[in-house]
Amino acid sequence: MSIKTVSRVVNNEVSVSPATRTRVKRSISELDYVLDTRARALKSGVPDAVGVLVDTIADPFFSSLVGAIEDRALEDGLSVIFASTGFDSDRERDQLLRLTGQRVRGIILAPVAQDHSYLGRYRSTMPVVMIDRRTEGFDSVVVDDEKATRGAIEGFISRGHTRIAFVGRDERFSTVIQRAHGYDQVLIKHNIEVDPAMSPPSAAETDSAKSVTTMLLSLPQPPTAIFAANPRSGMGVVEALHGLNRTDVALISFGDFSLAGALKPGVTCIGQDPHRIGVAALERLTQLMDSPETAPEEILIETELLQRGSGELLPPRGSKG
Amino acid sequence: MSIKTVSRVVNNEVSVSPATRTRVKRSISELDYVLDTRARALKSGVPDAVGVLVDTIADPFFSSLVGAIEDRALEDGLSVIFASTGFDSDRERDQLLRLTGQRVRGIILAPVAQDHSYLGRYRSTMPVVMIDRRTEGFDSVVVDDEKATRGAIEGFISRGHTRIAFVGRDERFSTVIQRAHGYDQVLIKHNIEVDPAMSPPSAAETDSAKSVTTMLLSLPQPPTAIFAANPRSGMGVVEALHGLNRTDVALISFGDFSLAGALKPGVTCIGQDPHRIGVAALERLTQLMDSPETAPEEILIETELLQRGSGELLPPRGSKG
DNA sequence: TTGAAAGCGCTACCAG
DNA sequence: CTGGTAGCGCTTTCAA
Repeated sequence: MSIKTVSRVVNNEVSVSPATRTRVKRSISELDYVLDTRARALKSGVPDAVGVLVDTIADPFFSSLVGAIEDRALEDGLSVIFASTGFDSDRERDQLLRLTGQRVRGIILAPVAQDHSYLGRYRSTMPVVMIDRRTEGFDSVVVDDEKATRGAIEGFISRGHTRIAFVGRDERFSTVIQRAHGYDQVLIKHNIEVDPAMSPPSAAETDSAKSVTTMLLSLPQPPTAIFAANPRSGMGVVEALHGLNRTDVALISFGDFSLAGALKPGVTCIGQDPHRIGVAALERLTQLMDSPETAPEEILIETELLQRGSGELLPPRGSKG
Repeated sequence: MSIKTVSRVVNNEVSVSPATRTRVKRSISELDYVLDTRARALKSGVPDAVGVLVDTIADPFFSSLVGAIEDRALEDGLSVIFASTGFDSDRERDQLLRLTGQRVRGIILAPVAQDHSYLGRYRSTMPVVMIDRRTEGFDSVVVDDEKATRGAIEGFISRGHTRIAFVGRDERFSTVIQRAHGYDQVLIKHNIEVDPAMSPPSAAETDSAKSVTTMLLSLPQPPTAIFAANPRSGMGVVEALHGLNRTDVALISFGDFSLAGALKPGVTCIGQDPHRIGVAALERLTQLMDSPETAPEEILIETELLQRGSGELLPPRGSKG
């Protein structure tokens, strides 16, 4: 019984006599033998893991996403090597190099850095699919930030709002920039003044959203509706609104968050399905692993407006508009 | 310039002349050479990854935990191979075998199955540290569920509550069983009847907690205080309480959740710090990797009562008690 | 300071 | 149906 025969049994190859097969299998379980998949990958040249690199796993959006990727990867017998960038370009680069060193089969990345040209040399053997944010020249799985935002703002306007604030205008996130752009577009289209005071620059984080909201409501002409640029901002706006007993102010948040439906009124959110995004990214990655020469593609995942009450509030009577 | 010299440069070994070193480094960057860490691990026998296996990454507790582990692992130059059990014993076993096949250096596991004896053979080379739930014969990093719960229930009683409900009594989770045990203990100690109607068995999930709460409040003698067995239950109780406008009912939830502080009243939670748990687990794992023969240890992480209002509510006047 | 050779555990290729 | 041999990319040991 040679080493090669064992290999054949382990890989379920056909040309092994039933008797030998049984004998090998018995030894395997007696010895608790476990095949070393790294050595297999080293020899065969086909890695058995994919790398996933996101901002931070503490973000519910990304944690759901990673969960979906893992489930899908398991079906293909792939392991998931997880890493995070912490929003830091240098760290992103380090992590990318580490993943390269692990010879992962491909990488799913939420990009932070602007320039990913240094990935070029590896892309033929190790494809990269961007998620959440697109990058020129790479495949990406994203949602239409601008369009979804336009829809939300149009909704406000159709209900009579004209003082509409945008909270969380954070220039560091390309997604947020696009959402802000959508917001601007719609106001202009409806001949509503784009008042900078209504969309002050600020970090798209819970705390700053909270203070920005408080500030907005103390303005001489406060907003009657607020659009939150991302879930963290949304939660901050909620905290402020509830703290000030101003739940009469309309609110739509980009990105769902837990308990959004439990609040009164329920918080209307633009939902992006992390599960679909994750699965689409991994499937695209699999395609690229099979045919690396495919031209980069942008895969759009539909968003859904989760109407729960806060987004459907009308402006108070007598408010200008 | 031999392959060995390159190896020396890559590993920052001393015995290389500066000139050679420079020359090698230049070639490395010109060729975009990246060391294959799998091959290195194969040869050296020292794996460069740890495995993390939790229920589901979608749970904020675990996602924070995994994030903390990853940060800490990065400091040691370790990669994190992530996997989830989905609460399923068979899947747990499969995943564990997969991680073994990857020859990870050690595993951090939130155990689901009762019997982990099949890990025995590997433990000498691949230590295992349990998190969240303890397992006989294994190292574990946990919180004192019973004690923390006792403290919360004592708090209710000291404020005059006698009708105290326990929502989310789910026999599948050993942690929840211990919390329920702590609850029982305190009631008995204070000669309060342990009414089964006040702690009905149910899944420790948001939806069932919501319906159980609704049911409890419709009882002839409804509870004046509720203890939620875990964050998901806590959110369910919140949804019910807010839906029924019964925010006068006191509530303490085991495990913090987002927006808990934004609600009115803020939800008092027993906070368990996922960051500390994760770091402690990885550090213990590192110890075990160095000295595998150490006797199993139980590491207790302190909890913190986050008083935000809901846990400090008094029973209504005239309520019996 | 540098290099040659062996071998980690596996599979591809070719023989028997 | 079964087995030997070579070699994946690296490090270790010993020698120059």
